[in-house]
Amino acid sequence: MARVIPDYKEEARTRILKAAEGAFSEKGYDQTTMEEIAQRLGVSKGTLYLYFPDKETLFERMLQSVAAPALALLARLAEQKDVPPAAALAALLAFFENEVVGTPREKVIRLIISEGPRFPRLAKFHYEQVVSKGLASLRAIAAREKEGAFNAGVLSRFPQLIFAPVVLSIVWRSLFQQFEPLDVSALLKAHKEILLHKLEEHEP
Amino acid sequence: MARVIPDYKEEARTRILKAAEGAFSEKGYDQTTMEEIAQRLGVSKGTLYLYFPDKETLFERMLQSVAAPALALLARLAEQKDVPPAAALAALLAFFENEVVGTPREKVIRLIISEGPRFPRLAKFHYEQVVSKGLASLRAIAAREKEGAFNAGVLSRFPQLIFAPVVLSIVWRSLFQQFEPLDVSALLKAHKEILLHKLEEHEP
Amino acid sequence: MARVIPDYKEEARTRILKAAEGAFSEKGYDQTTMEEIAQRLGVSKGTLYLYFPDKETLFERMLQSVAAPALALLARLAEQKDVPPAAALAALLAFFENEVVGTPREKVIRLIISEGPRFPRLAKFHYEQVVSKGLASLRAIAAREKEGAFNAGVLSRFPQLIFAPVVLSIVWRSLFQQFEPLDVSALLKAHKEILLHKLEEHEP
Amino acid sequence: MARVIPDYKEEARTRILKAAEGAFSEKGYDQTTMEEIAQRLGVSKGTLYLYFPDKETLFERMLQSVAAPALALLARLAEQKDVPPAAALAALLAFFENEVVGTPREKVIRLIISEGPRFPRLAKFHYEQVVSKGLASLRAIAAREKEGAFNAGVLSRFPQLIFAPVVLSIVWRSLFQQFEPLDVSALLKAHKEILLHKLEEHEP
DNA sequence: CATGAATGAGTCTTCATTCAT
DNA sequence: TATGAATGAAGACTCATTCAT
Repeated sequence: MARVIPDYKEEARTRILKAAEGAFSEKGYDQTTMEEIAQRLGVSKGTLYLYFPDKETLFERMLQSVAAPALALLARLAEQKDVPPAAALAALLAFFENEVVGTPREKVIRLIISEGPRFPRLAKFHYEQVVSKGLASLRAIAAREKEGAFNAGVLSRFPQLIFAPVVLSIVWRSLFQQFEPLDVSALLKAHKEILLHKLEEHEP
Repeated sequence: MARVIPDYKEEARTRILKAAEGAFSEKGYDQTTMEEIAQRLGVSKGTLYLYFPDKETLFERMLQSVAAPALALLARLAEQKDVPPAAALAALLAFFENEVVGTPREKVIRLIISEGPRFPRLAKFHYEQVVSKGLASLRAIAAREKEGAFNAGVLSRFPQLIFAPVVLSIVWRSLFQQFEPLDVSALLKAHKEILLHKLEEHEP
Repeated sequence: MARVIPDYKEEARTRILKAAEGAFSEKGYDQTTMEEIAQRLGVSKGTLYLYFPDKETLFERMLQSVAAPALALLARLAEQKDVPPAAALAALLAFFENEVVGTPREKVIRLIISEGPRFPRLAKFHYEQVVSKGLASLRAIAAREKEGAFNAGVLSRFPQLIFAPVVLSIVWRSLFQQFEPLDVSALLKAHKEILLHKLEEHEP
Repeated sequence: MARVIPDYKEEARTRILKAAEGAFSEKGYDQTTMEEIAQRLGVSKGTLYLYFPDKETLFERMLQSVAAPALALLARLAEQKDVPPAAALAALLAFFENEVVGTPREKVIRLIISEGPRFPRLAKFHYEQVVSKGLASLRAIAAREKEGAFNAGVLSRFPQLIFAPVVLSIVWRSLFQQFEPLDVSALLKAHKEILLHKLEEHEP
């Protein structure tokens, strides 16, 4: 209904963010030039400054824009109170496996890991908007576990242990994938087995 | 006996590597200037080029030099075939807790994680010299477990799961320590409990 | 009768010139952007180019437009042949004191002084249209003095000496007003006393 | 005796300041590029930054360096308490006529007049180091006049009136010299005559 | 061996100007 | 007539690297 025209500018912003995502993901913040981002779009450097005041802001806005979908997932996870914890856990890891590994999102998370320390606002934003909320969700899931099917007490104190293999996968793939490919799917399955005490039941 | 004089040069190289470690650890590769490294040593920029052909090489050599002690540890771990797996695991994590967290080593590992993808030789070196050997050691430890005290099968296929929380700790601390401090010691204790099936036995 | 429609355009031109005057006066030629002038008017940059071919022309036209009132004054001065020279002198300096100091006109004159050398056409225009006419008027005034009430011979050769304190006041105020305010009124009174040989008669 | 070596760097600084003086004098601050200054010296742009942190600092340092000789003159003037006021006045104007008009110094003073308002530190420096001291000297000179040979009371209150024609000369020459050359020497002579009440005694 | 002065390619950023709508 | 998105040339500044001393 409202604001039919603004979509135009908004679309341009989005295209720039997309191009920036590609460029920054491939080369990191310092090695990416505004020139390169502009070239990917077929526009001039000056155009970028029509939409973002400087390189740093473009970088941060891009990372924030990519985080939005993750926030949505976390919100959904937190709401579904009826889902059994083991299933919630499986859903979370499945999301990572299917929607992150091997997709642009993986590189963006890498980027946050790599450049975060140099961009305080960036780390703060992702802590507040993504990580702390995710942690809360995981704690809620762990706390719902009553049957001892897994280590509820330990995990609700350290929900980080649930996604530690996720972080490891991203780091591993970015560094060593070419030397020793990591079967993330199998790794996460093994991780679940450990968390759920399913001992020694491997695939054939 | 041989090469008595070169020790002099070697000492200078070592001092440069130390200064480089400090500088790169604090600011990352791009944000560190040769000037800063030289200043830390009280020498001129030109001097650095007497010992290393360029910035990139200095960076890689520095990271390799720091890896040496880790290699020694891994070698020792691999040799002590009589140590019970659980104890070996404990020793490994204790080493990380005491000798890495909060020390310069932690920053260096961060550096490898951050800059690795941009320096193929660097990632290759660390994979071949450190990671693959470490993995082999972990596999050996896991394989020695016969009593089912922990998930030997799973862990010997994915020894990465053993140090996933280690990687997570480093990444967490570099990004979110100021927002939510991580008690690495407790985290690793919890991790061990899960790996060893010690259910629900927390400290008071 | 003729050109009824163009008045519309003319009005727009005038508004642009006014905005340009404000902007250029505050920041000087180089530091003023077309964007700023447009913003003061609430129009787009492009609109400015509908009325003036480029920044330089806009600048010169603005300064010429501001000179018009001064021309009128000079014309009046030259005409009033019956006014005693001392009174004409007083009128001139009073005009400066009341209509220039502390008004936008002061800044415009500053602007001509500052930027003149870089805009040959500008200096030429003001010399021909304002300065040379003013000089002629002053010469005429000085020449009318027969009674030796002041230095007619000297001043008709160098009428510049009459307004030298005026120039000084403008320059002083633009540079040093904040460090040592200049009482322009008293300064000009002193100037007149010297020109008129009124020795040592100060205000109480 | 001391510091034989530092002269080298100091000389380089001085050469840069000289080149900067030439460039800035000709084109003003904004229109002068670091590239141009470097080219005048036959060095690269980077070299300039070895000696001055940025363009603005180079500009201000240059203007301060040029002001030094003026300071020396003012100091001398202030000391010579035995010189008759009229002679001191003559000396001052002669200095301006011979050492400023038609020399690079004239352009530098122009520069201060033009760019001063945009460089607060600059105006402050010249007020404190040059203008206020000059004013004090002029006041002292005027105050010494006991014989009424000139308007001591008026001039000690407004010593600015003494050098108003000096300022006018600089401004005039920079703007209108090509249209109507100003005979500064004669102008200043006329100025002295007015100040000294020497009526109607022109050169033959 | 060591210095440090010099370089110049590279990067971000600005802004007058154009032009399709 | 007016817009405002887009341009691209230009400029300040940085820094890895070189080399004469």
